[in-house]
Amino acid sequence: MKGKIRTLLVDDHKIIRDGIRSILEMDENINIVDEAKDGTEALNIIARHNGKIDVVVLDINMPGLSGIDTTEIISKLYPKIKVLGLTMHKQHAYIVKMMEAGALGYVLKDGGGDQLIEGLKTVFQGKNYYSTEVTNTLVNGFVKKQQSKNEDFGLTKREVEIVKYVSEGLSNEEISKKIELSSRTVETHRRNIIKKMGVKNTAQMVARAIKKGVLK
Amino acid sequence: MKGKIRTLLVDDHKIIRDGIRSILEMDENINIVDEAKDGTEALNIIARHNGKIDVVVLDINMPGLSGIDTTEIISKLYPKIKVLGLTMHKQHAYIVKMMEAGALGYVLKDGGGDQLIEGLKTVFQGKNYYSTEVTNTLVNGFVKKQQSKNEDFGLTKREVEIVKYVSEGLSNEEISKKIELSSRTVETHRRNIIKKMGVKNTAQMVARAIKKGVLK
DNA sequence: CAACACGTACGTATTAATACGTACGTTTTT
DNA sequence: AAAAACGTACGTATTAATACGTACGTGTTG
Repeated sequence: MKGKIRTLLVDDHKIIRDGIRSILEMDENINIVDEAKDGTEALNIIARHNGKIDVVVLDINMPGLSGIDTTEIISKLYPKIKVLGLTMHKQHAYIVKMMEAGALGYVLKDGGGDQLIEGLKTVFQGKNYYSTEVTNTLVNGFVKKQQSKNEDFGLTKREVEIVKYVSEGLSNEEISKKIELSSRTVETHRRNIIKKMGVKNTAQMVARAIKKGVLK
Repeated sequence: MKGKIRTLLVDDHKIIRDGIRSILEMDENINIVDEAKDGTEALNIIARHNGKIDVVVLDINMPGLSGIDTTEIISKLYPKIKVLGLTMHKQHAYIVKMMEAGALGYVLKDGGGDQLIEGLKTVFQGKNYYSTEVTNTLVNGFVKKQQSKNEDFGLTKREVEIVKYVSEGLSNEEISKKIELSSRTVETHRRNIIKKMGVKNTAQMVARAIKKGVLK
């Protein structure tokens, strides 16, 4: 590692900034170049440093420009700067939004100092870092979603195939040509599928099939 | 911790079982009570122990009864037994299936001994454990999926409303009654939506709307 | 003020989907 | 061997969707 990791601290509470600073300064490879109390100030400071900052440790819940918006702006204006999200809450929605906005990592405030340091170093290398609590939340949410799916209504292979084509916008006629069948057969399949799934028509059939994970 | 963690090792390769054993036995809190070379044998051994096993460390890729099926059976027959998945591959599909089957944790074989021990202890406490490589795969996949969504095709509020009703299986006529409109207007909306989204018909419209996250 | 998007709505004609019954050979299950 | 599920297919009639053009009041934006 050549030189220290130039770090910018952003949080609206001074006490928290002080806490983070004291944790990060224990590591000799980390250099906190500045602090900001909100997103706007952070952007100004980054500009003042000509973008020569490696990592921004950023609180999500801030007054004014939100952490998510700030992250989005930073990652667009300065793609080289890595953002490490920091929060008290491990809500699913927040995490996903931060990731979408361009943050590389996400650490909980009550996660301990070592997680913070590890996270900072990891994102500095351009890799993703999610603290354990965060990943558990995410993965559990993900698995739950998956579980709520996987209701295949006892559709046969052929029937799933038909649903797939229907969802791609093909008519019975077009499907029949594609898989060399009578369009009447495709029609029968469609009817049977609708019956099996207990839906009213094709539109609902497609909707439910996708939501329940019948289609990949 | 009262007594050692009674552990059962399941893997079809003896060499790997030996390797895992040597790693786990370094920890004084872990006691490997038995080994099995496949799912069937594992179930027999568990029965012979009257279910008095704390954690089963289970390879996913096994001949005969698969790791996923074995996990499912174990977690149904012996809900108290915790399963820690073990694999060489970090494919998304495998991980999700293991979670669905009831595994509490998931560790990669090339993840190092400390991960294995940490994972075992964590699932023993009834908590989830996913090794870093695994979570990165999962979370990245998840974030990507989220990102691939959020294309709203510039649909208006009214149009999104129509799509929602259509996906619920309502006809133009039914929608028109529901929101007090002429069915001809609903029809026009439907036509405009299809045009805006660049799809061929209602079925594809619904499919794409759901996949792209237009509907919640 | 003109242009544009939005939501509303109709006319006319064509195409596609739906409803319901029926049928039959093949494979799978009991 | 009998029963059930699967995939195949047709007849007939009705309902819904699609295509394409047109129109008009309201609000917004250039």
